[in-house]
Amino acid sequence: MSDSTDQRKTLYLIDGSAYIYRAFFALPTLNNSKGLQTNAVYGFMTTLLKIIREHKPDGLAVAFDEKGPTIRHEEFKEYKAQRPPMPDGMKAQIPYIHRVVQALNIPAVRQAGYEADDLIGTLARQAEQAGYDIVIVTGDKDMLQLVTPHVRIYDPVKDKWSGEAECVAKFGVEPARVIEVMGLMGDSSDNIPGVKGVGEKTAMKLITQFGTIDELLQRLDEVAPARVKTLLTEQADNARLSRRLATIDTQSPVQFHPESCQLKPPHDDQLSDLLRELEFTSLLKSLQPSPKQPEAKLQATVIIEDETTARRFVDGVPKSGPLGVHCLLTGRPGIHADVLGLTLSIGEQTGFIPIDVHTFLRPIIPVLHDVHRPKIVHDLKATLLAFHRIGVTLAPPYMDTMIADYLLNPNRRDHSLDTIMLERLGKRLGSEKQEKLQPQSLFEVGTGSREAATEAAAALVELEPIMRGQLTEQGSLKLFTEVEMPLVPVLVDIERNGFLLDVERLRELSKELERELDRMMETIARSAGDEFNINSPRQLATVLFEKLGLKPLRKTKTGYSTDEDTLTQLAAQHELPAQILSYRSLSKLKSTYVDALPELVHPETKRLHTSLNQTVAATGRLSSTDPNLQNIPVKGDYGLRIREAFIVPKGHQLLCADYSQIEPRILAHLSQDPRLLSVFTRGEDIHMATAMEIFGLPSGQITRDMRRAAKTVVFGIVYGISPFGLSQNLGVPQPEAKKYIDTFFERFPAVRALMDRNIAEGRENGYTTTILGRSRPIPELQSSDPAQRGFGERMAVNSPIQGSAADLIKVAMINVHNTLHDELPHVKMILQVHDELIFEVPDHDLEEARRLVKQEMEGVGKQLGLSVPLEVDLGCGKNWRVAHS
DNA sequence: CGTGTCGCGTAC
DNA sequence: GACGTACGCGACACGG
Repeated sequence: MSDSTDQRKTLYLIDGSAYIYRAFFALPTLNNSKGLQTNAVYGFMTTLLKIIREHKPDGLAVAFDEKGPTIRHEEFKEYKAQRPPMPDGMKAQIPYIHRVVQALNIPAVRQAGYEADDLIGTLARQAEQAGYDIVIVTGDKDMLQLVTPHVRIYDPVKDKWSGEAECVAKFGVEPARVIEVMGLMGDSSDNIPGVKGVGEKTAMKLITQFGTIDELLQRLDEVAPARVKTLLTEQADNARLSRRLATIDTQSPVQFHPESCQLKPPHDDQLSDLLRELEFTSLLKSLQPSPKQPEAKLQATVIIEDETTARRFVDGVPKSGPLGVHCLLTGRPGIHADVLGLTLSIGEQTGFIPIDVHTFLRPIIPVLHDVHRPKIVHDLKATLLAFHRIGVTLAPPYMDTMIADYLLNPNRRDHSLDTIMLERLGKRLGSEKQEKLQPQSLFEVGTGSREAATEAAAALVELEPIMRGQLTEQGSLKLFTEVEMPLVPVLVDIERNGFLLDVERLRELSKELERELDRMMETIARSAGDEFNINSPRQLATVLFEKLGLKPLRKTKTGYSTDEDTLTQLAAQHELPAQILSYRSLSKLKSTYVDALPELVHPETKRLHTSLNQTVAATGRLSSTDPNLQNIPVKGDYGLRIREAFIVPKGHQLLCADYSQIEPRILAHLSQDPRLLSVFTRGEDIHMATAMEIFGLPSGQITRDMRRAAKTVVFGIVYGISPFGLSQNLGVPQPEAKKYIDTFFERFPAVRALMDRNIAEGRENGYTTTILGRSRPIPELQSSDPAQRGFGERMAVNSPIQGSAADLIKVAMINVHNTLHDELPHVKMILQVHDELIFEVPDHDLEEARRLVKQEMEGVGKQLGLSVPLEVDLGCGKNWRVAHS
């Protein structure tokens, strides 16, 4: 990046008025002993000081709104008319704010008839001309219109940096066109009308297509939806006016003077007087010069900034021992993250490699490739993904402290390094430094991040023996080193491979659903006698139970339930519930899948790159996010059509391999129930067999419904069943459901024994375990609350089964991955969905891939000593609908 | 105006 | 209250 290396000075322009408001409303009331409210002054001042302290700008100016009407009020008397007048408590603080700025020796800019935005815009343009990089400090998204390669936006409250990319993310267009989008969509906070009926989405679409409002208004004939066209015709003037109102004036009468903006020391006397008057004692203290506190760790840090320092670092590295590797990444997830810096720690030594990692890395590579040296990393998958982007590989063996902590505490959601350090080392990174570990962009990498990354890498080396010991004690070290760690590179490959999506197909489907939903909305309005928001359970409940007087069946925490089950039952009384049901299912599919998925297609690879999380599900399963590809619909006409959009490139086939009945098989193995074992050993149909046992009938007399009921019973067993739950699920009376369960346990007594054993062990040990020794604490079992205990018991039944299934498929993934790497390197694993693996296969590899995948997946049963064979069903085709077996 | 919670619904 | 594990949508309430 040329920007980071050239010598442009940095000017910070602060939207003062915005921070006065923000501080006033955000902070609790604060008064000095004279009764003066001081929270806005305090908040404003700490923000300002924080920016100076942490960003060390070369220049700084604060802009304020000046009271009185502006040019925008002349154009449009309603401008900002909805804003309540400034509260007295804030008004009184304004003079003090100005004194703060004065005492800090910072130029304040204000100009009658102009708003702070305009002054900032003008100064930014002038300073840019004068060769500065400008940072506009504001939380106001309108300011994105000022962004250029040398002007970016910083929001200190959210610690968020914005440039062109963020502008495009927010408005869908580059900065120069922000005003066009705003002109159409308006801005409620400033009371800019925009075009009523045109929202964010439509505005973006129109401007992307036409470029400007003027162009759009001239080519109205080309606007597709008639409704939008009418709105634009009727409100053309509004659009033009709103565009003018939204435009920040970069020609306002202020002048940028570099020397006056230069950061100068504060007027100490003025400042201390003011702070005493405001009674800001803590600030007063902190402004006193504090003694330097050298940190031992930092002195040992080598800053690696060229090949020589890199070589020197490597020469000092002991020949063996674990290597702590901590990567500074941008906050974006998965394959989108960028490497901003790298810290290596070994023995007593740490080395920090700043932004241009790859250029200084050459001498370090042998260390990273040393297969005898454990690499200690926090969030290995993210690190490997980021390394891939800069063409670096990190060789095993690995220890991922995040995953280690997950195995040790699977019920927790927080596996941050900070928490791990606090618990194991009794120290932490500190909140400020924690933020620094995930800078949003390379602009943020400064000394703070360097310190944080250094401490993190050093901590990793310290953590390694401790966590290894804890895993050993727990009995999960083998699971960790032989399953979870080798799985990481497999997940990396899956995420990098991605799933090809037929975006066009979904766009068409979206339009179709749109029309269908519109039609249904009308029907529903007729049935209900009024229009209402069908997506709102509350409004729906009002319509159903108050307006139409239907009898509510169940209550939720906040009102009457309108879930699928309820509506299905209500359907007997009125036509509306059934209409709602079909509306809901379509609306769900449209918003969650059809419209959302195309947005997540990677612009370069054109694929969906899900993130497969290894430290979320307490049972040991993986989870999938951004997008969640583990809950893509599989039922219904529209659901199947969504699956049709998951495709493969020309010359390829999608191969789906799923374990048949994996959970009942595990149930058989764990319980050693003779009947169950024999069903699977003989390769019989499990649901047919259980139906025969439950109903006491020969196979010829088992109806579809009986088989279905038996299937539900087996599912229920796996989940820790109750007669109530089963009766709900089957739609049979509770006594009937109880009979099924009782009979099942009579016929499969060892299953009952397994459940009892799981619960008893869970209670005595405090945790349950899986085939591979994955444990999960179930504290609910100790609860005095019977409901909580019941919940605990169901978890104690389910976790070993679900968790063992997770163990099996993880081993399968590793084995399949290895085999494919050796035998069929062109076959890509692209997804795991709990009991199935999905591959993208070149046509000519298909037969061999089918054979190897099946062999490897089924082989896991033998490998782990399962008492029943594993069976894998294969399916293939051009899309997920047909390939899904 | 953004954040967190709720109700709901999708998957296995 | 009531059957396990996830993720994510839209609506809504809340504290900015």
